[in-house]
Amino acid sequence: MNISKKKSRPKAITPRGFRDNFHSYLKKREEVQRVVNRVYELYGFERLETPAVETVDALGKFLPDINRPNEGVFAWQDENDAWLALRYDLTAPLARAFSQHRNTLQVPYKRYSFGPVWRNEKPGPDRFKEFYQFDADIVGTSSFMADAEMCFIVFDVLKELGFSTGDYCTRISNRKILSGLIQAVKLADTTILGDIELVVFRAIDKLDRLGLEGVKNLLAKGRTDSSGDFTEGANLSADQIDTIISFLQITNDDPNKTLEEMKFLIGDSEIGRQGLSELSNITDTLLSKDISNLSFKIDPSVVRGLAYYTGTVFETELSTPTGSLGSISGGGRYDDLVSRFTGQKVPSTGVSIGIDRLVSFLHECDGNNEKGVVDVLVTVMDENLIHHYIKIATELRENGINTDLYVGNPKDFGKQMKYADLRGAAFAIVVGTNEVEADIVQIKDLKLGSKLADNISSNEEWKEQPAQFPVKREALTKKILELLRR
RNA sequence: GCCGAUGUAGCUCAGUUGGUUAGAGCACUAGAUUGUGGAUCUAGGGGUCGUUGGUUCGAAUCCAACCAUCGGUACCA
Repeated sequence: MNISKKKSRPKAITPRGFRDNFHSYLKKREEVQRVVNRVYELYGFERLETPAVETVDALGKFLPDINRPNEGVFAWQDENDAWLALRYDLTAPLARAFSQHRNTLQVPYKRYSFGPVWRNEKPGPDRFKEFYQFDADIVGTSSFMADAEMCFIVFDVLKELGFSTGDYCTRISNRKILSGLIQAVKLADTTILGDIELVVFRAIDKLDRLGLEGVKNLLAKGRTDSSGDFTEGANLSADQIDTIISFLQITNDDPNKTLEEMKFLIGDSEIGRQGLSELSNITDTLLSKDISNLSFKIDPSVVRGLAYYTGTVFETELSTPTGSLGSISGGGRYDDLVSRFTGQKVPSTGVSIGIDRLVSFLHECDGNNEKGVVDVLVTVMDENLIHHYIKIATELRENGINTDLYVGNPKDFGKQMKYADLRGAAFAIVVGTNEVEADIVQIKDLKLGSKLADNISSNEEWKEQPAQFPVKREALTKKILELLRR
């Protein structure tokens, strides 16, 4: 008989790739959300909310196989064995919702969405399995003005969040130009993505991380990384590699010069020329609008979602004095996504802002002067006076003052002060029998007291309580409101 | 998936060449100082020493496998 056998306790940990977010972070996120909402609505976008769950079919994933049921997504079968999954972005649900409700929606349909998305992938230092996206899309127009609007939106959002043009830059390109390049080096005649093109595009996409040498290796035989792992390359010829590499090196602050140089390398590829003219239109539009927060350049190394984008692609990077935050936003034109459902071409374009990094950064920035939720702590001096305390707390709350009534063990009064301090309360209310008899309450200014404490050395000075003063009981609320307004 | 590093209390870590009942600080709970700000004192809770197997009279310690975490890399709508 061994009753005291140890029970195993559950481990208190967040699952890998997930996070707990606390008060001040969430407040900051709400703030950012308000700003982005406002900008989207200024541009005439309306909100849409779709469920977290979609059918796997709608998301455009192949059925998970038995060995790897959740490749990339979180998927499961419902009671009828149909596959469902958590959404992995906000665009696929938009395509589905638009197709489903298209007879009641105005085209072009401008909508924005905010919410968490989930990806069942290995998390990294700044990558998680659950993160928030903030998307704006225009469904049903092929106008380059729609693409340009996406760029303007990002500029405006960043401006409203307090960043300046030196902090960010949007890199713009066009997928048709890449297709033209593929034709120019005679890799393929089709515009349909084959295996080699995919390898080439992936290699180009890694330019910023691996540098020209790394990309060159990936275009040739392959590349061995620092851990000794080998990645198979595209096995292109030296001529082909040279052309692609010189294409990638086209970087000019003058967008029109960049376009000139691209034109030269693309040659007479039909699709490439088309891409160039689209890119040129967007550039003209961006430059024509005389705005102060414009910061972009044409960059041939922008690739993004491989099976997704069909034309314009762009990506915005944010760098701050403390270092680069990386890409915080991206998007582009996807003309084929809706036609999966409707069978008709519905050209669309959109932008997605990943706000987690933005929020983390902004949260760290003002991490030092955080304000707690609690304005006032009502302390418990004497447990027999609890009805007094409740009355005070209720009165303060009715007047919109965030009030915490101490509900811990009240025996150690010093501990209540410590608690008030740690919660960030601005004031403590102290009422004992003396105060009740005199019909007063003591208000203690915790912020002032904390400041004074630096210059206090003796215990006697403490006892004088310079940061504390009495007011008449009925004047309490008015006084607190006045003090909080300072 | 591949490569590498690391696993002892909620957190940060000690733990000797293998040797009693595995420790400290912080945090937490209670008590004391009987009405005031990160204080002091006392007591307490909290550990399958990542897991399993092996060597041994004896394993947190030595060996093996596995698992997990972290980092890099691949994939990425």
